[in-house]
Amino acid sequence: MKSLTLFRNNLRKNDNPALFFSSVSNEIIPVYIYDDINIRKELGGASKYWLYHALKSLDISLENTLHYFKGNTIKILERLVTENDIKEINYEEPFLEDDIILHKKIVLAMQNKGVEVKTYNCTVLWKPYEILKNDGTPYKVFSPYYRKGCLKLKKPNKPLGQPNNLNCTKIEQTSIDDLNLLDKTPWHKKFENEWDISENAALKIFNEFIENSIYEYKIGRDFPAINKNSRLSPYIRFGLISVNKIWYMLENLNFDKNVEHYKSEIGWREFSYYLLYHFPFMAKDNLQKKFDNFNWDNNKQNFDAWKKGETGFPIVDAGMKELWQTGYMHNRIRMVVASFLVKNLLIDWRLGEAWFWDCLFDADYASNIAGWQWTAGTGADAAPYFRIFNPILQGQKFDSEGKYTTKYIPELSNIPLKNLQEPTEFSDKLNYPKPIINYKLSRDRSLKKYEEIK
DNA sequence: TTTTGAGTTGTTCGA
DNA sequence: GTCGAACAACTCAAA
Repeated sequence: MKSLTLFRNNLRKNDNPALFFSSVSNEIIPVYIYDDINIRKELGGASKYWLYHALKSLDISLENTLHYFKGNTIKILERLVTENDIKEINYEEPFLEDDIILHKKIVLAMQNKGVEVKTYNCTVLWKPYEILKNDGTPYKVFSPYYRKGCLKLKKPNKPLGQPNNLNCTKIEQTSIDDLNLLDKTPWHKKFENEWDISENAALKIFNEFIENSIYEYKIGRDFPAINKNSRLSPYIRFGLISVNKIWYMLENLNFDKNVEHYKSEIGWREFSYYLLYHFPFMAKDNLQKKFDNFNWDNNKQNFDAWKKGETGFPIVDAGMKELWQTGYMHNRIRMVVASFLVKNLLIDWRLGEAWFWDCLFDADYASNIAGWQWTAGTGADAAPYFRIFNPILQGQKFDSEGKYTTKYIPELSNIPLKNLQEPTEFSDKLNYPKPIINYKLSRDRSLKKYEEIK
């Protein structure tokens, strides 16, 4: 029998339930469809670059049998199953709104063709609809969700390993270039030595993290100049490694607060998918409705300065330059730049979300939205409104030697350490912008505005 | 139904 | 320089 395995956000061979359980079929036709019709928003530029390389890598591990199509998933599947006598489609279970809507259309269309559609959870440790409070409603606070909801409910599925007797077939010639994932201007050249985009690389990075860094993770994760984070997020985003694989590799380690902390960060990703599943409107609107009346400033000049890393606040600018140069930003610094945009500049979290979406390799539909709403105080389990990061203090505290700051802003290399986070106070003849706002005034303005909403 | 305790990541001020 | 309190009340979760 012929079956079609549809790859979407889990671009791997190892521990891929959709592929694993397809492999009992005689013949598998592996397909990736870049659907630019059944989506709410297009992938960002960085994501497309990552996707391009992830697909190429997957194609190689499937012995060059992966098919690439661009367009409407329904139309493409209808043609493929008809022309090739395919009886079964296997793919990942959808948990995000757009994917669920598409899934329903696929099932309907395939029913009409007499094709069975089977889905498998490839994406999360706990399915969002399985975790509910005793009263049957979803959690809105992370800690009880994670501790009482997830951890107490059941163990996540064990990873499946490599599929057996994989018999993939090429039925037509297609080219990845037809997906138009790479821009013509070679702006992405700068990433080529920065990231090794493959399933093997993901596993290697995670192994090295376990070997070298995990027992210093809980504290070390806050310091951008030292390499104590796993930097696995873009691999997880595109499913080059499964969260189940990660989870069970960690389970094999001795119980340790650092290991538990890393697991809880996986838990935060789960929580983001959970929130978007139960409250899909939060993709566009504030989870807390009272913020719908919030009057954002949205000053274009300020927003542009933030994007370019020209705010005059070194730790913010270093972060924004890291993002632009590497397609990644350290977690601590993400909070600093996001707090700065939303609270000090009073710019709508949706604008920040959109910029991250475009620039981050790990731009994840759920995590990005949930994270920005958390920072803005509009989301679940929100930060208290008076929690405003002071970029000068944060820089001094978490980049006390200035290594991170000067890595991305070399113009500041000769500034004495104690002046590094306020360089224009030290000298006004620098090749570096003056602060676009007065920190203290912007803080007071923000507190006032948030007080009106509370 | 009512009550109780708790809630990712901070900053500032004044003693 | 260090330390604790204030910042704010509300919503959520569970007994």
